[in-house]
Amino acid sequence: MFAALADPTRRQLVDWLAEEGSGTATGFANRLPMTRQAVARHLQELELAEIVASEKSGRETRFTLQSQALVDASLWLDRRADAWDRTLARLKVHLE
Amino acid sequence: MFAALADPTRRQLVDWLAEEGSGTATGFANRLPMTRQAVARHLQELELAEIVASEKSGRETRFTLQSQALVDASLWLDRRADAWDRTLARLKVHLE
DNA sequence: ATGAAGCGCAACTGATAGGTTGCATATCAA
DNA sequence: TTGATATGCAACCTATCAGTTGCGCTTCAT
Repeated sequence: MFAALADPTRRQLVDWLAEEGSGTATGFANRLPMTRQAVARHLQELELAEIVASEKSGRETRFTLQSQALVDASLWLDRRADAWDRTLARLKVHLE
Repeated sequence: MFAALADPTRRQLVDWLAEEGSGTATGFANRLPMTRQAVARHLQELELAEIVASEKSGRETRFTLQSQALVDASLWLDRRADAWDRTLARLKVHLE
């Protein structure tokens, strides 16, 4: 999940999908300095991480975002930040 | 940032720091199936991503969490999820 | 003063990630 | 039917990552 978002290209793809709704490997490859296959592999990895879903329609494969995975990751981060804040408060009390 | 959290060992370190407040490379290495140097490198990478801060005290280097970086990443994810939801709503309207 | 604890730096190794090329397949349009 | 479009699969290359070992430097306690 975090590994999927660790790559700048994949974050760019997420950005485009969030703004534009959907897209194809070939379409994205046209605006990126890399081959279609490279983009296709990135999308495949995003799909494995359930950040993206694909649907075949004729000869093209259309990708869309799955916001739930993003929300899940966000919650993971929030829980850590919260736990840290509580720990910090506890340490502070300990000092007084 | 996401790259720093992509590694399971580094997420474990974040967990421990969130719960326990602080720790050292040697201390964490004792509970992990790897050498101190490996852990030290992980902590160094977390520090580079500003997820963690270090402070030297005598012969030991103590690490603590920086919750701000976690909050920032969480916001990044939330913005994408929101943008996607808005896009989805727009597409829906378009269909009606 | 001396041994142990904690750390940092550097070189080395194996695996994986990101990218490429080449080729084969399926679909659409004229 | 035939050419162009969109895709998928596989082999290959290279750089980086996660981990190791080895070494030397401080700092602390006895």
